[in-house]
Amino acid sequence: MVRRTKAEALQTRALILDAAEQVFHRKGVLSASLKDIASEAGVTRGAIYWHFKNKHDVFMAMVDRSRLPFDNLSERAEDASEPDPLGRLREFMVYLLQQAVRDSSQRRLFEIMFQKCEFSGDNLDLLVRQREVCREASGRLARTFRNAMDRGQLPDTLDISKAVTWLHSQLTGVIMFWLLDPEVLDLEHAAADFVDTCLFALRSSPSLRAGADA
Amino acid sequence: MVRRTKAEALQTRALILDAAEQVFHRKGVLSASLKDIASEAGVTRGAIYWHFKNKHDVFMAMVDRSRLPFDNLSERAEDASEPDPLGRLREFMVYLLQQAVRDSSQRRLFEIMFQKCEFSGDNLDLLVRQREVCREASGRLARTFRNAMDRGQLPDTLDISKAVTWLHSQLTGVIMFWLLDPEVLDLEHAAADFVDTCLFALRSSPSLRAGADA
DNA sequence: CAGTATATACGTTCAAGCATGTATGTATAG
DNA sequence: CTATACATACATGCTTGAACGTATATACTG
Repeated sequence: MVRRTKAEALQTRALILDAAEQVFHRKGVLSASLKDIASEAGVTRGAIYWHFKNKHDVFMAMVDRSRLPFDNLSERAEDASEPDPLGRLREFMVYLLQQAVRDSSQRRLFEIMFQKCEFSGDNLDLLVRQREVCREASGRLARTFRNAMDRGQLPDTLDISKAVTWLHSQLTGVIMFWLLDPEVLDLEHAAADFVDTCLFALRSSPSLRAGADA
Repeated sequence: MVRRTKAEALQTRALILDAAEQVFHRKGVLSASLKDIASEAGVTRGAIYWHFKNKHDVFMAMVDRSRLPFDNLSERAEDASEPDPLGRLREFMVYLLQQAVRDSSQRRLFEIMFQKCEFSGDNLDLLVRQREVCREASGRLARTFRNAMDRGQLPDTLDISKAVTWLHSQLTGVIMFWLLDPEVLDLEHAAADFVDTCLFALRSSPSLRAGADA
């Protein structure tokens, strides 16, 4: 039982990442030891150290693997030729929230990032990356809003910067709220309503229009 | 330099908690050792073990000390005799957000809870407590909404449960968003606008009315 | 009020357990 | 035959919890 083929080695690597996801979720990223992950994966620490530099490297690989789906937002909603950008945005947001409920791996990822992870020491660069991912998503949101404004789906007096911040806060907020107490919110069914409330405010709220300070 | 008076002992205890706040914020709750906290406080681990059972006990005491200001919400807004419950609620929300910016200790607490803490193992009971605190706050919010509806400040068709979930998500969402990237959001100045947007949606959004499913 | 006893508020020391990283072994795929 | 894909063994450092020491505040006693 040594020296697997390249394909088997890749499988082992994936197995380790699967195990890491489970163990990180169960015990927390810092509390989890490589020994825990190894035995969960049915290998020894040696295997982990062969595929990864250290625990932080495992963690980063696990995060990278399942690209948080914020990226997909870009696909169509921000395309200038899309006739219904707001509709695509709505689709995406509902999908994102429902996916958090349906895809248990996705949900675990969210719980790890929000509840089972200390952003300090080695993990500080993850916080930096989260910030970058967040800014990119904000950029896509801004372009989507611009398209929607051009097509008359949003008021042309909308303060895009405010609107982006506001909508972004919404999404992270529900997810956090739901993760903290899943029983009080049936997110899968409430997703559409929630998103609609967000979009309604974007269209109608005077405080999201430009020029309303002090 | 031993056997201080009772007053001095209490002072030492507070010193340890201050130090813990700093160290937890800097290194993360799990990564911080009692030695770190001790040297930050200018005492030895012996002093900490005298006042507290272990690190988790220190952490809990630190959290308990600065009651997260969610509690204050109850004071006036949910009082049935208050003529302007929505106004009080607005005041409170703006205050909460601005306090997160102005009071550095409060901000550190938020950052510790949101970014520097693994809710696993010993800390799992903290998650449970957070859930309870959250539910209590939701109850207060619901009563406040009820009062506002009775006084005509909110539509009487408002789905209170949805509204509570929604508003609660808002608040946690902005705070998280701001903590992640403080530079892109001047929360202190944006607080009022943000809250107004929330309240506007409460008053006007059709998707927060009762009976809008499937 | 003086003297004594004792609990208090720490500082210091020590043993033990882990987790980590590395070094080394090893069997097989290529 | 050699590099690969692991398993095993080992050395190190750090943290914890508890034991132990100790000097003083405070309570008690006469």
